[in-house]
Amino acid sequence: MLVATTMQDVAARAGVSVKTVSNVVNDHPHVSATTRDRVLSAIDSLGYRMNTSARSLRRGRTGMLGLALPSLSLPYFAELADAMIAAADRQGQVLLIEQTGAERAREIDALRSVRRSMTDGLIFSPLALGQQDEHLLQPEAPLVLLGERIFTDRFSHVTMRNREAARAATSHLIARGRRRIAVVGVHPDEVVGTAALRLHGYEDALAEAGIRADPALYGEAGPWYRPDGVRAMNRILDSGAKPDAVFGMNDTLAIGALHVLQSRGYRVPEDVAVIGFDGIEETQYSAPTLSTVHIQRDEIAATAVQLLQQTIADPGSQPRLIDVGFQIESRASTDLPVLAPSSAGSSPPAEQHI
Amino acid sequence: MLVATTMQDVAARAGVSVKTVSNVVNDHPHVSATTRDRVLSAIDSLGYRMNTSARSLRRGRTGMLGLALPSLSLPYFAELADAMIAAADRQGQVLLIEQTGAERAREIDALRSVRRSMTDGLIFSPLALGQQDEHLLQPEAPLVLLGERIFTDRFSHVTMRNREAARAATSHLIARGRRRIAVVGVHPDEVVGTAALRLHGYEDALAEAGIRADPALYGEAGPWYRPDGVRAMNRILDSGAKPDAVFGMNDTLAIGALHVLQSRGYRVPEDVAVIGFDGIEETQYSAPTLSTVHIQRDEIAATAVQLLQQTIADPGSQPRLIDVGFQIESRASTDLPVLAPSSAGSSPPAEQHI
DNA sequence: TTGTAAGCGTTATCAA
DNA sequence: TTGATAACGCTTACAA
Repeated sequence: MLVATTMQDVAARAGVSVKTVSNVVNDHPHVSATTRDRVLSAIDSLGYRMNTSARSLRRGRTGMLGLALPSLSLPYFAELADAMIAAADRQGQVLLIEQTGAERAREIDALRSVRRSMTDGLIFSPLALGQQDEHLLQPEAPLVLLGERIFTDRFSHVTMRNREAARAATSHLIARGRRRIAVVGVHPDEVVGTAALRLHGYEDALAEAGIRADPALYGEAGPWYRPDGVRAMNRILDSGAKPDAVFGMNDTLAIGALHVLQSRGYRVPEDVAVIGFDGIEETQYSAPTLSTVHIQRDEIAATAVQLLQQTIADPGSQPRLIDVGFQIESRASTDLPVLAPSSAGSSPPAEQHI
Repeated sequence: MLVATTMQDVAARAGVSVKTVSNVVNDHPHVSATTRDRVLSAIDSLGYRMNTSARSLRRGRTGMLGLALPSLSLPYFAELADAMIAAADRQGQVLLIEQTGAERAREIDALRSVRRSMTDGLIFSPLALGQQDEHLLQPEAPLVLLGERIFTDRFSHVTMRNREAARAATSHLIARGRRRIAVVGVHPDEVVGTAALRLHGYEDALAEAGIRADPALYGEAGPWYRPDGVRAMNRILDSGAKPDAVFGMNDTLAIGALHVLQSRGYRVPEDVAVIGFDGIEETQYSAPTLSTVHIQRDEIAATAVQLLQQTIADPGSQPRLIDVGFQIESRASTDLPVLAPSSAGSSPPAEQHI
């Protein structure tokens, strides 16, 4: 078949007009059963397939949603992308993934990339952009942000209670007798981002337990890949600090820290307990298995897709801020006797209007 | 900006025709510097953005390539997708990812999904389709297959020497004194797929060393996720077999097996050595770190994109079969004294014409 | 070197 | 309930 068959061909074959074919294909009402059958069998026998470029041009919609994330090589984002593709699919939408490498320039590019004209809207997970970049957020298409409301009230956000969750994770360690808790993934200059919030949650838990925060236990890490966890943990240990626990701001950092601890002869959890954040699958298979704060990725995905579709349908609608729930998964890396009952645990989903 | 600005608007602003604007936008030759500048500044001041639907409709090309893979939750495919997006990007193409779940029905769907009419061609990694499905492979668009040439000579393939690589991995264990080597990920009824080839390679190595294959050491696993490795390893151990090594047909299976072995009190590598296949990042951070057969994902990605673009440009061109190289990464999970020098190691890329 | 105009395949407006 | 026809925004012969 050298040249594609068009609605014209189908219409000719079925003895109807193109409009009727269009009506059938789009499930419009007011099509008699007989003509529908005739059209459908014509479509079948000709092997007709809709030309989506023509449809998109005419409709002014592509039927595609963009997802801009740091990298699919980060397990959390790979698993999130999986859920996001599925969620979009359930809504009859196609998801187009774009990687930013968590680099500021590429995150800015994502807002104006060629993919924007291929998609009806964007779900954006910025990591490098900060408060000072607010003015750059002038998307050409509807936008939903993933992660903290660090920029603006102008767009809908899907996020979680990072501060509470980090506090719960840290309390989980404190309840098991740990006092010298290192934290890995700190962004020193950040004020309102995910790293800052999780650090605040960590500090909340320490304060609540009357533990003084120790700067020697703060492990900085710009990106949050495994090697960054390795470097940060090594720096902490090299400085002579003697942590009895580690809170990784995400699971890959925690995996990196775990790797370093074991390489240097520490037993986990006996000498040093470790907890991560995100709940990627890898945490169920590491040795020891890794305790973590599990985030509902499916819920994030479904919510983000739904919010974006609302924004596309009604660009003037009120931006919304939706929190998804979390849950502490206690595994072998923190399997220690609990000294006192801990209240912190999980939270249900919640919405608050901006 | 309620209504999008078009080339018409730009042309009017610059005082030229749409053809000239088009010439500038598409970097056509024969455009004077002055008009180019006028057009560019008009584009700038109007904030003009190309309408890709209109371009695609007119050109008959979307500029998008499809990638159908089992799931982004499988680390190997997530890392491959990362490389593939980057490779397509370098060619000025946009990559559209589609998940099949490695289910036969969805793999068949992928060939005719709505995404096919959004893309100029498809890079397809089938896992569930077998020889008997050859006749279903009648794509509507150019196609490049990833993995073994299990179906047909009609399409270009990018693959690796699975049999040789599996033989090398198994020999790696044998060279370290292991004789009772379990293999995890077997597909019993498969004849020509990846699982069959890797099993053949395993058996080649055993035969070469004069070791008799033992069915009790064959661990079946349909999909190749971590839990499948857990189940297969448990079955082998429950049956009373006493392996002294495990060859995982991919890294996630090996991670699952490793997890079971450690949970059941085996020391790795002292009691049981483990080697995987793929070279995902996780293998560098597991405890112990996992030996594996590293596949050059970047090379697969670049090659597949290039082959697909050739096929799109010239649909009548000769299908090609390209092997990418592999390398045994020896890590802690097989860190044992080597009894005799082993020849098997790595292989350079190679091409053979079909 | 630049302009004119036709047409890509679909949907939408109106009329029949 | 169906049909004719005009867009949608771009590229590309062909003309100038």
